[in-house]
Order: sequence, then structure tokens, then C-alpha cells
Amino acid sequence: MRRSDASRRAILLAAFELVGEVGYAKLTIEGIAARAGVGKQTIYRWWPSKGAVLFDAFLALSEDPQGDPALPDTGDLEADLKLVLRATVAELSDPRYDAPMRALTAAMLNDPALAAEYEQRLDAPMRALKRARLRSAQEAGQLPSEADLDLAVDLLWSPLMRRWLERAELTPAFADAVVETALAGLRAR
Amino acid sequence: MRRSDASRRAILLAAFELVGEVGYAKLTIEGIAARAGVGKQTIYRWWPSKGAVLFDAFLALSEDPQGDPALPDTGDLEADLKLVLRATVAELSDPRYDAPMRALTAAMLNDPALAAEYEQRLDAPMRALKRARLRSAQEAGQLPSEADLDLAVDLLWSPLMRRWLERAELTPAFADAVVETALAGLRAR
Amino acid sequence: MRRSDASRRAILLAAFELVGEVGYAKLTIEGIAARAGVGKQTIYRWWPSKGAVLFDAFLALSEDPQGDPALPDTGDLEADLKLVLRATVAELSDPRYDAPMRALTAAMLNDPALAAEYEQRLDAPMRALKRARLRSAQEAGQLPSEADLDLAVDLLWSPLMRRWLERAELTPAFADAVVETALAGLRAR
Amino acid sequence: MRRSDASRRAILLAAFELVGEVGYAKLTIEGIAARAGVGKQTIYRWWPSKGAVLFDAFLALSEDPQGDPALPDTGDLEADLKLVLRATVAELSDPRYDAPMRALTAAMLNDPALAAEYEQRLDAPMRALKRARLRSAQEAGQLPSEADLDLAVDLLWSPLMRRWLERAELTPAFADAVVETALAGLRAR
DNA sequence: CCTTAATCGAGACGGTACGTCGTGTCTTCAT
DNA sequence: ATGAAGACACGACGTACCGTCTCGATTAAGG
Repeated sequence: MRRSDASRRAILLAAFELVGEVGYAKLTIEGIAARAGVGKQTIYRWWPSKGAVLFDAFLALSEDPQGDPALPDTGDLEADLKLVLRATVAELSDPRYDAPMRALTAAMLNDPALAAEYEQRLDAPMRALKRARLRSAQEAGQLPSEADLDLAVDLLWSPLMRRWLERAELTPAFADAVVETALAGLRAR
Repeated sequence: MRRSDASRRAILLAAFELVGEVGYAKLTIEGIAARAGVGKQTIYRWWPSKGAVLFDAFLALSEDPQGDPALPDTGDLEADLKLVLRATVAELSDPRYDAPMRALTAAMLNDPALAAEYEQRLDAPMRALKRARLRSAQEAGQLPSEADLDLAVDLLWSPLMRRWLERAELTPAFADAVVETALAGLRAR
Repeated sequence: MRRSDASRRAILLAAFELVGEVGYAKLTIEGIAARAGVGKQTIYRWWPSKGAVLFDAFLALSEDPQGDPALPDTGDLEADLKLVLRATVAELSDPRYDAPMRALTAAMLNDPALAAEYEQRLDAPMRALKRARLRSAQEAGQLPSEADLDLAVDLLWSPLMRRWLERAELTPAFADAVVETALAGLRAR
Repeated sequence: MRRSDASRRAILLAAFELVGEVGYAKLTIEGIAARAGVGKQTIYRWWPSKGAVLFDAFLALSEDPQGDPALPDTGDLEADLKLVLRATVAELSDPRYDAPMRALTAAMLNDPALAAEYEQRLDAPMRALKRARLRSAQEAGQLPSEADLDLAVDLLWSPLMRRWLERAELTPAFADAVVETALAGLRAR
């Protein structure tokens, strides 16, 4: 018998639900197996760690039928970025996503292999999209052509991440301020 | 009998050393107790979790006799910030600090109480020092008086943290670029 | 300061009560100290083990103001023995005494020093009284003068102890039957 | 997976050996597990207490290939009983059996459930054999047919047990004397 | 009568064992 | 011939007591 897709789905779903209910620290392989109605071996056979299961659960989520993954491009960079960063703020504030994301972040913090896979399969593509939108702005003359786009991405998004990570205040207004100041800096040089 | 300070020190030292050797995930209360030559109960009596022990180890470290905690203020904001951020880059790249910091970050990620204590006892004072330096710059006319200093701090430091967290490239040159762009943005408005 | 008699009494009482409530296995020095309102050291200062405390509690009990310790001697050996053995059966069946006695027996089983002290301070005097009554019977011609009184004591009392120990049926009628048969055997030789 | 018989045997052997080496009080589940090369859980999975393990160790021993369990029946009751009781004396004096037996006795003293199982699985069958020999004597006219055989068994064996329990002198001669006197008493009525 | 040293209560300490939970490997059995 | 079920050796958990050790705070002698 080849790999059972039903089991695979059940495991990923169980992992995702459980991490939301009990947190990453109390997430166990046994718990996932029990909730998924699956033998432990079936998990160990296909994943090296609970972090990897969690990661796949995320992958499955982000590969779900979602429309155009590209960032909006109305021609107005500042407006588009405010839109996107406000959406990011909303997502980070949603408790449905907060717990699993924290869990995944914790998993990666102490598992370089997992972090590498995350970087490659989730983070890099996302950053590529962001860079693409900025490059389009360069071509439209809204950003200097010498601007360092990697720096720009960090300047724009990492303040949000910092506040989320440390559970500090994270508002749409803050997102706007970040966009305005960062863009001003990028344009000024 | 009152609390034994010798045991307290031994525990914090053992925790700090062990986390550097085996990482946070494999750090155990039993291991700390054994290394410190202490009964487990002596740890459980005074700390609620291994994360809390680790946090105290950090506190002890940062409260050690260290000279003036204030940021340098030569009158040249940009130069001073580059100095400080390059030092931050160096520290984050030092394996002696990398492992324990990752551990503490992981501990806080899944323990809001710990995160709150971190924010209050380590992060807030540090941010106050950073804001103080920026305020001094405002008074010296190197920054507009309306600039949002909390935003400024995040704009300057969180890109470094992002790259450290995700083990991306983190160089002194990047620190310089962040300072230049962020300051430009802050001044432009 | 000399030994505090109030503490001593409180400890013995606490030990006696506790053993009745939780049994010997779950009896702890800490528990006794807490119940007696006494520091642990006060117990360790005066007794070597929880068994020794228990033993002293028994001693205190059996040294309490109780009338004539001698066995009854009406001149009718068989009647007197039946009276005494029936009383023994009653005592062994009384739950107030059952638990502490079992506890003390268990303590002695695995502590030869305690067993020796028991033999010397409680058992030997009791056996002496029993032999005395039998000797009186010999003098009255109710028992042959060559009868082995030590054997006689065991023949009479140990069947009761056996049934108590193994929680078998233990009735006054059984006591009577033991007396009749044992005496018959002792007289027949 | 079904219960591992190799582990079961190793545990019982380890328990038996350890109790002889360190005594019941210092016998620990961890010690048994370590000596048997077994996880603690494997003991807790199948036995409720260390007393129960010890009891099973005894059961295994007494169920080992041993010839005819019946008491000798040469037709001469007194001679047969002396033989058996002298053997009992020898066994009780053998340090190889003394320690484990004391341990088991202590375990039963404070654990009624264990005592009940002992009574049912070890004591009752033994007593049945003893009664069988006495009944055979009744049929042979060596004992009155009205004799109470349960009383007879206690009269014969409990004196030995008493002396063993309290570490009193226990000799073959004593066994002979018990047999003679008890039989005389049983016959006289 | 007033020191003063033994004893007291309290409880922290380094340890050992408890009984439970989870790990990752393995074997069995039903499908 | 796969997968659920779950036993296994192992290791850590957090708790309970062990017996030892300070701590002040009585407290009853004896100077």
C-alpha cells in the first residue's frame, strides 16, 4: 500500500488544530496521532520531527486555492504597501493564526534545518513577490533605481514582525507610519 | 534557612552554560540541577520553568558590573548609531551569545508571562536608552522634533533582529545601510 | 533547655493518630511533625526512625494507668485462659488497635533493632505474666509440673496471632477451642 | 505487541535477588527496573506495587517444577508431621528464604488486597494439603473424626511462625514438641 | 535575676524515588 | 503487505520525603 493521503491530511489537520489548542510546547506526536486516528509510526515514517509536521501543515494551508499571490499593483506604491501591511497587521492579530505562527517560529528558532526549509519554501517566494512589487515601482520611477530592495523589504516588514513577536502594540496606523517613513528614506538617497 | 545565594548563582551559571552546549530544546531542569550540584527542588522552589531560569541568567549577566549603559553621544547621530548597530551585529554573530539568545527568544515565544517580564526588565530599559539618544539628536537639531521615536527605534533595530532570527546574512555594511536609510526617512518628514 | 515533654507527647499522639488514618506505609516524619506542630529536627533528635516513634507511642499507651497487669487467677485455669484469649480476640478485632498494631508489626519485621526492643520491653514482660499464670496452675495441680511453659504460651496465643495477621476469621469460639485443645495436649503428657 | 515474557522473568528475578540483598524497605521499583534492564513503565504497566511484584516472584518460585506437593503419608501421622515441621524450621532458618519471606509478609501486612491474593493463591492450597494429610489420619483412626482440622493446622504451624516472625529461638526440637503436644490435645477430645 | 546555652518552630538544602508522560523503535494483528 | 494499536527501553517531568543544616525566638538553669 502506498502512502495514505487520508492519513496525511488527518495528521496535518490534527497538528494544526492541536497547536492552536495547547500551544507548541505541549504539542506531542502521540497527541497528533491520537487525534488523527493514526498510528505513531505513520507519523515517524514520513516526518522527522513535530516541527516538520507543523511546517507541512502550514505549507498545505498556504498552497490552498488562493487567488493571485502577487502583491497589488495599482501604480501607487505607497497606497499598495499600506494596503498590504495593514492586511499583515490584521493577520498577525488574528488569534486563529497567531498561535500556529508562534509555534512554527519557535520550532524554527531551535531547528536550523527547519528554518532553512522555511526560508526556501515559504519566506523566499514571499520576499520575491515583495521585491517584484518594489522593482515595478522602480520602473515606474517611484523609487530610485539604485535602491537596495532587500534592505527595503526588511525596513518595511520587520518592524511589524518585531511588534508581533514581542506582543507589543500593532496597529494599522503603525503600518502606515512605517510605509511613509521607510519610503521617504528609500527615496531620499 | 534563607535562600542560598551560592545555589542561585550555580544554577544560573549552569543554565547559561548548558543552553550554549546543548540548545534550549535539550536543556532540562535535571541537567541544570546536576551541573549546578543542586537538588531539583531548589530550582522548582524559586523558578516556575526552565525559561524563567534562563531569563534570570540573562538578567544576572546584564546587571553585571558594566560601565555606562548609555549609548554613545558624540554629537554625530549617524556615526553613533552605526557604531552601536555594528556592535549589535557583532554580538548577534558571536556564537557565545547566539545560542542563549535564541533559547530565551524561544522561551518567550510560548510563554506570555515570561515575555512580559522580558519586556519590562530588559527590553523597555534598553529602548529607553535608545530613545534617549534620539531625543538628544532632536535637541541638537539632527532629527525633526515631530519624529516618532518609538517608530524610529523599530525602524533601526528590527531589520537586524529579523536577519538574526532567520539566520540570514547580517553584516556591518547592512547595519550602515539601515542607519542611513532609516535616518533619511525620519529626517524627510 | 531540657527536652520538652509537651512536644514529646504531641509527637507520639500525632504518630498514633496518623498511622490509624493513613497506615504505616504512608506515615512520614514530616507528616508527624506537621500534625504535632513540631520541627522535624525535634523528632530526629530523639528517635532514630518512624518505627521507633511508633514503638514509643505504643509504650506510652501500655504504660498508661492500667490496673493490675497480672492475668486473672480464679483457680480455674481453663476458664481464666478463655477469658483472657477472648479479650485478646476482642482487642485484635477492634479497628482502633488493628491499624497501629499492624504498623508496629511491619516496622519490626524489617528492623531487627526495633524487634529486639519490642521483645524486651513489651513482649517479654507479657510472656512472663502468661508463664506466671501457668506456673500457678502447675502448683495447683492443673498442669503437669514437667510442662514446657514457653511452648504452652505459643500453643495458646500464636493461633490467634496467625489468624489476625492473615485477616482470617477470628472468633471467641475459636479462642475457646484453642484453649481446650492446647490444655488437653499439655495435660496429656 | 504482546507482553514480553523475557522482561517479566527478568523483573521477577531482579526483585527476588534485590530483596535478599537490600531488604524490603530499600527495595525500589527503579532498582528492580535497572537490575532487570527494563523500563520502569514496564513494571507499572503490569503490577500495581512493589509488593505485587514480590508476590509474583514468589508465585513463580513455588510454581516451579517441584515434585509431588502433597505432604508425606507413611501412615504414621506423628512421624510425618515431625518431618514436615522440621523441614519448615529448616526453611525458615535459611537466610536465602528468610529475607524475601519477611519482605512479602511486610508487604501483605499493609496491603489487604495483596494479603487476599496471598491467602487465595499460596496459603489456601498449602492449608488444603495439610488438611488432607490430617483427614487421611482421621480415616486411619489416628485422629478423632470430630477433630477440627482448621484448628489443628493452626495449632501445629502457627507456633513456628510466631517464633520466626519475632526472631525467637526456632529449633527442630521445638517442632517435635509442638507436634507431640498438639496431637495429644487433638486426640484427647 | 539575669545571662547563656540547649532546644524549639520553621523550613531550605542536596538527594533519592516516586508514578506519569512522551520519545522513537519494535512487533502483532486485522484489513 | 500496510497501517492502527500499543509494548518496549529510555529519559525527563514535577512532587514527596529523606536526613542534615542553619536560622532566630523561647526558655529554664546556674552563676
